[in-house]
Amino acid sequence: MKDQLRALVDFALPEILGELKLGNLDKDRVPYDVELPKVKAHGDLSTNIAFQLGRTAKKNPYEVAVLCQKVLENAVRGQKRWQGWVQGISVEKPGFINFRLTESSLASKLLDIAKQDQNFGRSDVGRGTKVLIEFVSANPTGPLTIAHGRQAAIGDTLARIFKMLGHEVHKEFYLNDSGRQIGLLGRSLWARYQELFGRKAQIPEEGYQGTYLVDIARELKEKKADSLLKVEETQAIQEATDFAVQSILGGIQEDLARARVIFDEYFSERSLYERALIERALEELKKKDLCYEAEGALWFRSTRFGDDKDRVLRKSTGDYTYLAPDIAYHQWKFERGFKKLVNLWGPDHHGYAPRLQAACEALGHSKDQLKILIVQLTTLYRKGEPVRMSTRAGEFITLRELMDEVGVDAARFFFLMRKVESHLDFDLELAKQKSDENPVYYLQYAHARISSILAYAKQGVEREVDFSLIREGEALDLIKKMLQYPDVLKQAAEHLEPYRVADYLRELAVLFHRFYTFHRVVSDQLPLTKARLLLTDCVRIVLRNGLEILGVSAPKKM
RNA sequence: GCGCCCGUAGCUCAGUCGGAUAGAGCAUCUGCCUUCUAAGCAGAGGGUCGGCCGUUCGAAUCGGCCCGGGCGCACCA
Repeated sequence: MKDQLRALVDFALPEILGELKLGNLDKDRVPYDVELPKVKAHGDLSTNIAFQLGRTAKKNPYEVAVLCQKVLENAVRGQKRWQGWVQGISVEKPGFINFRLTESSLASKLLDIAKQDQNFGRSDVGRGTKVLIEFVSANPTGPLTIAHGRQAAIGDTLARIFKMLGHEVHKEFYLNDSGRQIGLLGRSLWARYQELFGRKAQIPEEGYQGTYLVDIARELKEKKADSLLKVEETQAIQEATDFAVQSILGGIQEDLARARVIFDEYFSERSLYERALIERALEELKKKDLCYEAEGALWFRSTRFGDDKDRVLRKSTGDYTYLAPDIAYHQWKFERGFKKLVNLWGPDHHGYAPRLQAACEALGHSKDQLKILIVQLTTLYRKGEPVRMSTRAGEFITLRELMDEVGVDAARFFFLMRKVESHLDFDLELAKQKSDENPVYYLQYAHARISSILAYAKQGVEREVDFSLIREGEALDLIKKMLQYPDVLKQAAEHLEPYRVADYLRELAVLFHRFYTFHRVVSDQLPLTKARLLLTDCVRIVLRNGLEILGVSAPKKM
């Protein structure tokens, strides 16, 4: 719709510039917007071009608008392709030019939606761009929390959006399978394991107290009996560590699968060491003279790229900091051909972003090739009271428990319905409620209602219908809304904001419910029934496609 | 102290690169089921867009200063 108007304005632009005596102005460089008026009375489409031209021509925007109106009207009259499309052009107060489209041209757009079906919304704006989305990346030291759950829902939905726009998308989970935390995990499990044999064992200071390790210890005992007690302790700890990681990762993958999140790759941190990628990355930095030794440590000159202070890469103990493998990892991402990297992180890492971005720049990539999205935390509420949680004491509600309680659909939808960087209040009672207060059910109900109508009609949906029978305001509003769907996906991708899709679907559902209460779809007037069935089916298509993007089911019955 | 985010209706939040009368949902109140799902619809009330100054045809949006809230400032991960 917008593109069509843009074409019309561009067509008329040379003449308008001539009239304004701006003929020397490059017509491709006039900045103007085409938008949908907020107030319905202002028509179907609108442009602000008169303001832009008024500024350069030093003329009153209203006068410019009137002039544009005349030229545009002539263009519409004289050109066949516009005649059936534009019904009228008007000018409003400060200088807006508004367009009203013909009903039949709107209604006939239903054909496009019906034909494209599950491809409606698809485009190729991202063709040829490889995108890597890294998210969740939880340490395999415990079950996934609701914070991970939100990241999972957001990252996965972003991936689905990018795919619809033609990007080649890779979903990756960075697996921290080496380092201090993993060591602590192994020793904690070792302690739990020994307890099962009546030995007195101490969970290390800062170790993992959570009772889930008791369960894993039981599994370990079942598999290995008492064999770990008979070997050297270092070997026993190594075995316990591997077992713990494998077991916990298995649980993580199960939870993610249930949340409908399937990763393309679990990228092992250990493999960075095995492939000597860290040394290579550091060599490259050294070659560019971006490293120096001081106080026994190796430093990265991140301040050259806008960071507050230089950062240590290798400690005086000889161990790498977390930054070194991370730099190697991101370099490796680029080397695999990805042009666009998106990372989802928790708010506790937000201070870490500048130094990683500095590193990417240092390695010759542009700063905006790496987008770091900080996913804000979620607070659970039960009966208006926040649910207290403490990770350290091992008391938290896991993603699994959340899904058990409210279901996957509600969990995903709630995680997605706010802006990524906004704190999320998650009301457990509301998410469980099967009522009008629950936004998930509202959407799903619209889909179920449509399915029910289509079943009741006992006749297939035909595409050859009399479009002139679709003329009610409620129907035309619905069509206009549906036609926005491809744009919504593009904007959600551009701004990395999946909530826009959720919001849009709610608006679409509102319009459908309204149409439904005012107009019968199935009646004894056959041509009208056919036209409305097509309309209804198109709403079903858009709702289903949108819910698919969110990873929420589209039930036929409720 | 420095840096980042936030402040919009009673509550939770939208508000597209600066646009027209600032919008939803929940909550409150009033109506609507003999016909395709009332898990629905229609309507009402509710606002100093934290404050002040500036930029311009036009500011919730951009800039500056202040007030209030959150977070980050490791040879931790």
